[in-house]
Amino acid sequence: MATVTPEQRTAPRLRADALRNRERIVTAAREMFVEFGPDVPLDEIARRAGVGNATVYRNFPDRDALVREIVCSVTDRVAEQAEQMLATSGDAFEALSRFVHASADERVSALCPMMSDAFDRQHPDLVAARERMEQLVEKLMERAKEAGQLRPDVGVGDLMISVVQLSRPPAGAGCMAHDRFVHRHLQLFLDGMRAPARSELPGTTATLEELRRA
Amino acid sequence: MATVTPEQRTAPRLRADALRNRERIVTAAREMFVEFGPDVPLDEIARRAGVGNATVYRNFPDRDALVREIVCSVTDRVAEQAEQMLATSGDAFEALSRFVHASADERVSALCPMMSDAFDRQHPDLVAARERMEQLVEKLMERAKEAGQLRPDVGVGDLMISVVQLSRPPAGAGCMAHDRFVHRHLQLFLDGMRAPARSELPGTTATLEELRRA
Amino acid sequence: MATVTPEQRTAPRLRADALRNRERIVTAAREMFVEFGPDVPLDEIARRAGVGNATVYRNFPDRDALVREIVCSVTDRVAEQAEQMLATSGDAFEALSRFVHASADERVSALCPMMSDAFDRQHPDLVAARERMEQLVEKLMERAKEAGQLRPDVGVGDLMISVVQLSRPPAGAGCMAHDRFVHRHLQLFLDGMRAPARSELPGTTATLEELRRA
Amino acid sequence: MATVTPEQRTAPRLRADALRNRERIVTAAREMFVEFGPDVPLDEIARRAGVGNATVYRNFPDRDALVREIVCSVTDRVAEQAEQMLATSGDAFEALSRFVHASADERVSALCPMMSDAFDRQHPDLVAARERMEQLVEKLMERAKEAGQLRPDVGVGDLMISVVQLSRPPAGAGCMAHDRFVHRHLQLFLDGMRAPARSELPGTTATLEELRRA
DNA sequence: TATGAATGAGGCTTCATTCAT
DNA sequence: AATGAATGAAGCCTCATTCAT
Repeated sequence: MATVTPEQRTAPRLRADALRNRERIVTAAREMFVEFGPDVPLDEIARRAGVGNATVYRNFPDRDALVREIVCSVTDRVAEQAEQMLATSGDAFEALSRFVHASADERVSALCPMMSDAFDRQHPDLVAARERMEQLVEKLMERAKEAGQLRPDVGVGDLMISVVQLSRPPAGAGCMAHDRFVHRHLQLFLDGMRAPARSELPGTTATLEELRRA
Repeated sequence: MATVTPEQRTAPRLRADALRNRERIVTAAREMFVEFGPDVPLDEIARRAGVGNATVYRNFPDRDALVREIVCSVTDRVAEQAEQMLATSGDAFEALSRFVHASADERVSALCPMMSDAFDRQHPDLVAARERMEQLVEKLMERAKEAGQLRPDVGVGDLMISVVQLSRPPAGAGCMAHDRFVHRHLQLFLDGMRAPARSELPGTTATLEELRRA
Repeated sequence: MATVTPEQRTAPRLRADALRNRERIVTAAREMFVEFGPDVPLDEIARRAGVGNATVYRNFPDRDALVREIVCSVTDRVAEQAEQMLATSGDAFEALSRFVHASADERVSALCPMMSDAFDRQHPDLVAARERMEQLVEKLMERAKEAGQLRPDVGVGDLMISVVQLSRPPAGAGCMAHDRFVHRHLQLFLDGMRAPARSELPGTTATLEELRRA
Repeated sequence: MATVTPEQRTAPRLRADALRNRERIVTAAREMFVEFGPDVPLDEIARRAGVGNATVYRNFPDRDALVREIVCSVTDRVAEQAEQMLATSGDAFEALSRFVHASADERVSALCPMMSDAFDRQHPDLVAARERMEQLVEKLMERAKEAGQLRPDVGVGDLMISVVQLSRPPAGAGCMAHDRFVHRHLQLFLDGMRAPARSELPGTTATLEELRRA
C-alpha cells in the first residue's frame, strides 16, 4: 500500500536547509497546537522553531495551511500506527488497544480541527489522509469484532472522536502533565468498548466525515 | 445542606434590575463559551446578554473573573445534579449514569478552564464550589462501589475529567452538532467503569485539585 | 433639491464628541489621501486626526469604508459647487470654469479611487452621490453648449476625469506645492474645451460610471 | 548629438546574458509600474521578468535605483520621440501634437516619480536625461510658437506635467482601460495650447526641475 | 448605574532587503 | 553571476480594558 507522505503532498523540491526549516516549523507547530490549542500565535511557533515569522509564511501561505499540514501529518502518523498493528498477528483487541494508546502518544489530539466548522474539511489532501486512516482503523476494529472482542455497535467515528477528545490537553496546560491521566482514561474507554456490550448506546455511530453535516 | 449560590459569593445586595443583568451576562457567557470556545469576545457576550460592554466590567472586573463565575456556577449546577441523584433510592450505578448524562446537559465542559494552568485554580470561591461538588460525586461513586457496580480503581478525577473532555465541543463547532455523539461516548465510558474491571488501569487516579501540580 | 449629506448616509445618532472625532478622521483622511495617495497608513491618519487607531475602525469597518466615505463626501462638495454655479445667472462658460477651479480647491482629486478597479464603484452611497454630481455638472455643461461656448463633442466624463487627473498631486509631494500649477493646467484644458472645437477628438466620451466596464 | 543610453549610465561592461536580464527587468518594471502603480512588489517584477528576486538587487541596489532607471529610460524614449518629431519638416503644431500622443504610448506617466518629493530628483543620471529631454521639447515648442501655432505663455513644464498627469492610469486600474480616454483628453489639452490664447493663464510656467523646490 | 466610545497592545500577513547555496 | 530562502519592520485589524457621558 502506497503511503502518502507530507513531503509528497507539498512536492516542490526544497533545498536541504529549507526542508529542515520546514520540518522544524511543523514539529514546533504540532507541539504548540497540542499544548496551547489552535490559537497559538504564529510568531510563537516561529520562535520555537527558531526561524523568522515570515519563514512560516513562505512555507504555508496562511494559518489554515499550516494547521492543515499538521492535521494531515498527524493523520498519517496515526494511520501508520494502525498499519503496524494490523501487521501483528496476536490478539485482535490487544492490537486495537495498543493502537489507541499509540495514537495518543502520536498527539492524535492535534486532529481536533478536523472536527471544527472553521476548518476546510473537504481539502483534497485532508480527505485522502483521513480516508486512508479510517479504512485502516476500520479493519482493525473489524478484526476485533470478528473475534468477538469488540462490541458490534461502535464505529470508527466513535473511537476516533473519543480518543481525540480524551487526549486533548486543556488549553494552556502543559500536555506533559496531562499525559499522566490520558492513558488511564483511554483504558477505561477501551474497556467500555469490549464485547459483550454492557448497555445499549444512544444515537448512532458516525465517521469523521459525517461531522461535516452533523 | 447549605448551598452556596453565586449571589452569596459576590455578596453585596444588588438591585433587582442589576441582578437580572448579572444573570443575563452569566447565561450568555456560559452558552457562548460552550458554543464558540473560550476566545469569544466580551463584546459579543454583552450583545447576546443585551447589555453594554461596560456593564460586563461593572459586574466582573476582568475576563478571568467572568470565566471563574461561569466555572463556579456550572460547578454548582453539576453538584446540584449529584445531590439530586443521591436523593434517589434506586440502582446506584443507574444514579451515577444519570448524573453523568445530566452533567453533559448542564454543559459540564464549561469546567474546562479548571484544568488549565492559565487559570487561578486556587481562588477561594472556586475551591469551595469544587470541593462541594467532589464530595457529592465521591458519595455517588462510593455508593456504586459498595453495590459492586463500579470498579473500585477509579476516582472522582477520572470520572469528572473524562466527562469534561468527552463533552467538550470542538472549538468553532456548534455544540448542537456535537451533542449528537456526546451521550453515546459517555455511555461507552460508563460501561468501561462498571465492575468487574476488565483491565488494569495505568497511572493513578487524580482529583481535580491535584491537577494544579500534576 | 434635497441634498444627501454624509451625516445622513451614516445616520445612527452619534454623541457630540464621537461626531467630532468622526469629522476629524474624515478631514485628516481627505487631506492625507490627497497628499500621499491612497496608501497612507491608517495609523498615520489616526495620528493626524488625534485619535487612537482603533477609533478609525470603530467608525469605518475597514479601509475601503473610509475611502468610500471620503469619495462620497468630496463628491458631495463638488456637487455643491456645481449647484452654486448653476444658481448664478452670468456667462455660462465662466460658470463652468469657476466650477472647475473650485473643484480643484475642494480636492476633487480625492475622487481618484472612483476610477480604480480595486474599489467598489457600485456601492449604493457612491452611486447616489455620483449620479447627483453628474447630473448637476451635465446641466452646467449643457448651458454652456447651448450658449455656443462649449464644444459639443465633450461629455461629463471627459471633464471630470481630466480635472481629477490634472489636480492629482504626485504621490509623496506636498499638495500645496502642486497647487502652484494646477489652476494653470486646468485653464489650458478649459481653453481646449471652448467652442469652436479646434480639432476632432479621438475615442468617445465616457461617464464616470462607464469606467466600470471600460 | 550624443545620446546617453542606459547602458552608458551603468557603465561596467556586462556579459550578454546579464545584459539581457537587466533589460528584461527594466521592461517588466516599466510595464508593471504603469499597470499596477508604484507599489508593485519587487518579487512580482522579478517573476514577470523571469529572474530570481535577488537578480534585481544585483542590478539595482535598491528599489529607488530601479525606479530611477525606469524614469531615466522612459525619459530617453520620450526624448527620442521629440527628436524624431524635430527631424520632420511638416506642420510645427502637428509635430508637437504627434509627440504628445507618442509620449503617452511610451508610457510617459512612468515619469511621475520625477515629481515626487520622495524621489531623488537631483541624481546625476536623472538630471542629464531630463535636461536633454527638456531641451528637445523646448525646441519643438519653440518651433510651434514661432509658427504662431502655440500660445507663447506656456512652457515645457506646463506641457510635460500635464501630459504625465492626464496619462497616469488610476492606481489599480488596468492601463488598457485607461487608454480609451487618454488620447481624447490629451487632444483637448493640446487644443487649449493652440494660439491664439483663449484666456490668461494664472501662475507661472515651470520646468520639471523647478518642481524640486516648488 | 449603564452605556457607547476610545484606546493600545498584539496577532496576522506582506514586502524590501540580505544571506547562503 | 544567479537563485531561492530568510528576515524584521511595518501595516491592517481585533479585542480586553478604560473613560466620559
